[in-house]
Amino acid sequence: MAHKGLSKYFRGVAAVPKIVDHDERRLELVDATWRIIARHGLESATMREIAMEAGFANGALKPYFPTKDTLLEFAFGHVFNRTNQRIAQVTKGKSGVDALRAFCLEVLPLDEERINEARIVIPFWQKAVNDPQKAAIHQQSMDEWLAAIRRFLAEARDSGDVRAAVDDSILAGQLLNMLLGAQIEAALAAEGHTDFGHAEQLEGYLALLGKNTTADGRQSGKHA
Amino acid sequence: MAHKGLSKYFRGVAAVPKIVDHDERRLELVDATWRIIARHGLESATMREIAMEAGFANGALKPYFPTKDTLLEFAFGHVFNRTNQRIAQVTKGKSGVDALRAFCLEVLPLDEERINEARIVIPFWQKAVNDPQKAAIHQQSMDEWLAAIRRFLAEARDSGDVRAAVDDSILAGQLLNMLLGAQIEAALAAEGHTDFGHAEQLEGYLALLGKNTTADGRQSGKHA
DNA sequence: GCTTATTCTCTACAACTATAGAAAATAAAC
DNA sequence: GTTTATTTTCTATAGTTGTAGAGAATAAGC
Repeated sequence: MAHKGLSKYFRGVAAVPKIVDHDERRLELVDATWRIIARHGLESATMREIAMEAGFANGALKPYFPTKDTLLEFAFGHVFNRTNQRIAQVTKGKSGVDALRAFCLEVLPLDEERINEARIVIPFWQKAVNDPQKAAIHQQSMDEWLAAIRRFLAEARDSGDVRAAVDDSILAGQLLNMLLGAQIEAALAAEGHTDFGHAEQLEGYLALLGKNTTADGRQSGKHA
Repeated sequence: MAHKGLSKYFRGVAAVPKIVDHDERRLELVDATWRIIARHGLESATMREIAMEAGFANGALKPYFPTKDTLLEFAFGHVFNRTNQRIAQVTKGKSGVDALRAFCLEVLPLDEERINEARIVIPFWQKAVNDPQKAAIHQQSMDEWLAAIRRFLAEARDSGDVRAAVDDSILAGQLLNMLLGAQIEAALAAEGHTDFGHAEQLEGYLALLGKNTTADGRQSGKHA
């Protein structure tokens, strides 16, 4: 990833060292890109707008991202990176239903920050529909998510928290699609709207997986 | 919606009658737009490309759609119209779980045609994220879908097919998000990939709503 | 054939885009 | 201050876009 990184060490004289950390600068530019897309949409994310948002003039992005597509792909990829990092944090030390709940609560667009991420991921999906390389970025994270969900489900079955007579792979697919659909609902809602009942939907789903409903309609938990 | 529709009747002499049905022509243009978007994405859907796909030259769309945005909004709205029409057909005469199943099977991207519709609706969502008028088109259909799902659920509870101890509004939200998420999975997959297990996910979900899981893990149906 | 309303083609244009690259500005080392 | 590598600005360019509108082509009624 290092760009022109070591040239100074190959010179005879001690030359002027690098001023800006290129990797860090790339992240700043990605951040500016996110802000533009979240605020005004992908069509407003022109090289000029992004440069201005980051505090630079038109051509300043060139040394860090050779083309716009490079920038966008890097920016989109970083949304997943960030989410995956947060997932690792909140699921650390947890297992079973606890881990599954933490995972979903982290992916769901429950606050302004993650609603903005939903507003970024939808333009990404739109690009990915006709760009296999971008679709692969999406697919890789989805495969990881599915594997994580299945692992949590298996643990939850061991502890008796999940007892549904449905295959775990099918349950994982259901849950993943629910999480993705929630992004759409949140991203399309009017600004300021932040509560979509997604947390309740999650609890309801977890209840479906673990609890029984008796013939007369009374609910019973795992110790019933 | 009629455009220049009645001018001939306001003349003294019997003038030349309309040659083309404007409403029908608009549908042809929408169809061409769909084909372009499904095949090469929203960015390729230029006025020139659309006109050519429909068999016309550049300026020929003008009399039928004054602007590109008019055309796109009409095209996107018609995806929902078509889906809603199909929904009405397949749910007619049904109720409860049967109607719910038919509804979902019609919305899910289970064949090439509906996968193409998923490839159209994602660009629409991307536009709707920053266009309240388009978002409203989406929201109206979603409100209708939610109402339909709740109605089917209520019927299914009456007949005993649904006995989950979770509020129907929450269940409806879960199911709707699953349906939307399925569109994303299907649209981003490589061409030719048509089986995503969505039908199995639906059956699994319906099973969660109705069947019990006893403490020792044995599954029991509604007559248990 | 002619007339007339309608439809379509084609050219034109102004705005905007990503990108390239020369020139200026900058900041460290001496 | 001077030098030098780096960074940034700024201008230029080639391409594409939506839109406008004049003119040609078309088709029906006479």
